[in-house]
Amino acid sequence: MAHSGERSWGVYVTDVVTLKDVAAAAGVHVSTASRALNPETRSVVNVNTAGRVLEVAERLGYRPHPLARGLRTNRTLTVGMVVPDLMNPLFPPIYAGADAVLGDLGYSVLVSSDDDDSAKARSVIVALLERRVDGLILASAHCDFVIPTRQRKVPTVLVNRSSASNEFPAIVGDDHAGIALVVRHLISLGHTAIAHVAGSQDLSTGLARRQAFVESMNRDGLDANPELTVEAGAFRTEEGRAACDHLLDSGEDFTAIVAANDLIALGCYDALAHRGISVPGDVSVTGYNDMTFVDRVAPPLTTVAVPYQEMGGAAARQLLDLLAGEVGVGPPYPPMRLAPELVVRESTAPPPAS
Amino acid sequence: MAHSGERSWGVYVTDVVTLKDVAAAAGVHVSTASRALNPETRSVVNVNTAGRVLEVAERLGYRPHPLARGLRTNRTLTVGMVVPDLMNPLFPPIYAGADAVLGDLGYSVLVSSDDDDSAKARSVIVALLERRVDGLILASAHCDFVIPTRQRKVPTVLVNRSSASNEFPAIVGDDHAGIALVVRHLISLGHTAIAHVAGSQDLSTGLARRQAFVESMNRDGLDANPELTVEAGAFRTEEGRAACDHLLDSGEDFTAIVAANDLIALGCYDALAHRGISVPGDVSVTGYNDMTFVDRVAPPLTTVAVPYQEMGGAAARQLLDLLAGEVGVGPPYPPMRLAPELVVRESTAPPPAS
DNA sequence: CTTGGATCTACAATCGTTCGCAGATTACCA
DNA sequence: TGGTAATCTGCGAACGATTGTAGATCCAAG
Repeated sequence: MAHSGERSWGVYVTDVVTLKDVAAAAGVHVSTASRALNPETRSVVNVNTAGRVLEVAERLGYRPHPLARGLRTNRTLTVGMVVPDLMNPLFPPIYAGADAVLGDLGYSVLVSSDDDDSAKARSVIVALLERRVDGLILASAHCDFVIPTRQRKVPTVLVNRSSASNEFPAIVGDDHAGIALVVRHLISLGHTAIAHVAGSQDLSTGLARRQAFVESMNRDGLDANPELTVEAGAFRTEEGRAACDHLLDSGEDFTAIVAANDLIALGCYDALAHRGISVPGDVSVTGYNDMTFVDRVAPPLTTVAVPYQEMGGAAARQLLDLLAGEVGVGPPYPPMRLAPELVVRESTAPPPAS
Repeated sequence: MAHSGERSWGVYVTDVVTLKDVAAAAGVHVSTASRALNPETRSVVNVNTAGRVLEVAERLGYRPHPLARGLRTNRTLTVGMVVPDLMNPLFPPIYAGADAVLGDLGYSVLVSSDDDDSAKARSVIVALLERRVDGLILASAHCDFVIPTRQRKVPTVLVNRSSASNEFPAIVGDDHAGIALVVRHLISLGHTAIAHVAGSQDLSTGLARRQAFVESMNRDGLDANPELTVEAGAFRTEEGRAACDHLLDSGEDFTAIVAANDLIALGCYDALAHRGISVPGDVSVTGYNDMTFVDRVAPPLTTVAVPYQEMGGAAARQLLDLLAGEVGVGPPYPPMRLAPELVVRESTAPPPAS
């Protein structure tokens, strides 16, 4: 059934070449062909026959049927990835990083967005599990409730977030280090009254960055005035603007704002501009993430670049370890923190002389 | 093997519930259970037994094994999607649009980037085909050579690009309409000397927008001066800047630039700013695509919003038609063009009085 | 010449479905 | 009551691979 193929790409590409065809063409039983093709078991078959099978398989352009193989071995060579929203420019790099390292080993990555909705998170995870993914990479915040239940034996790693219990390996950006970078940068410019517009405290990053902020301030001898920290409901521009408005309404004095991410920083831009306060003339503003184009807003934003692609790659490697059955270490897994980088642009300057 | 499961999520989730388990619990043969579960064949089984099987399946939390099913039916409920670069903010919306409509029908979408490299394009397509995807959605330009060869019977649709031969259904933005919108906008502002910084002419969008530009100019009674059209090597900021420099060096007079996309427009910003030419005071600039944040650059960019998400959705629906075996129409397929929208911001203004 | 152990290969079961076919049951009508 | 059609269900063979086990072959030693 699988001969007389069209000649293309330098090999005989036929309709569908099955193992049976290879075995027949090589004059051996299909089980022998199977063993010859599998590097693990190749040693058990005569070196000549193995060579013959290999050569025939190559010539016929044999490719194992992933479904048949998976059905038997109970592995799909597929991993699932859940992100809050693929349209958020944060996540494509994470995906790309993971896909690069997994793709090399023959794995495919199935991405799903949960739209920041835990019901949807539940359903996409279930869908992935039903597809029998070999592992899971979760970049979404809304997986806490859903994981422990169905999560029996499917290797899972977290990326860009961690779980309180350290139940799963997690790859995160080092928010402490990143916030410390901007705080120190501002201090070195001469700022002392520094405000923080925090992100949602329900998210591990929002929480971590806030803690990092007060610790950095304290460590450097400046008391973090609690009045100077406000919380934006979400990591978005509008919420950042609202929070910054709150801050301004409070009447507290400050000369710099550390925003929990770039979008919130842009929201601060809006709030400040609306009151005629100049950036960085009157107050300096910093962001976090170094999103695309924040180098082109007015003024270009001083921010912290996070190695998202590397994070994705590291998460993938971590998952591969789990898949390989590296039972060496079990939970708890201390999160792996990747170092961010300060990117100084024009939204920060020395405080006004006053 | 599949009883005594942990109670969770309101149903008995057991290790793995197989059809055999359901059949046994319902007291019928597995083939009967299969037929009862399949809406297509349900009519052939007694309504009582069918109900019983359904109920038992629900109670046990039975989910068909996709690999087993696929092996038998030769369908994976998976479609492959190839994009040039997922990190380009253009493509996530396309993916999201497609995933939304395909996901509802139980399909999963496997994305791959080809990094604008046709060798890589070839390999990712082969990889997808080896995974036995049921269909292909190609948003990448580098698939022309590779498609006809291996492309035997796998339904394929193009999105955001078309092929000269119209061999495949294609969903594209209506570049003619979009360019006409900006040209007309500029003309209505009083511009007559309008330049075009085209994108790569190897890409269908680059070509189409250039043609659209000259046609729009002609239609509106302005001759498109060939000297006022330059080509950027790629759809990127640096190339846009270089091309704009060329234009400025040529000594030709113009008061407005229609850029082939937003990145090229930003490159024009750079080139103009470097020579002290103000936007929009001296020359107006328009982009294309309405990428994230171009509303926040200085000055906010007048551009054309393309409904990428809808394009992804339309491509998916088109693919579903193909999969359903709608043999009604064969090739050639005239491309389906989705209407874009003009977004007027602050990079366009009447020409200087001079 | 027999026996024991290597070394290699073939047989067949299995993974969880789907589906053609045949057999069983019931119903209906002459 | 017997025959035929209609309706339902069970049997078993696929789909394409992996893998435990048994048998074949060969060589060397007793």
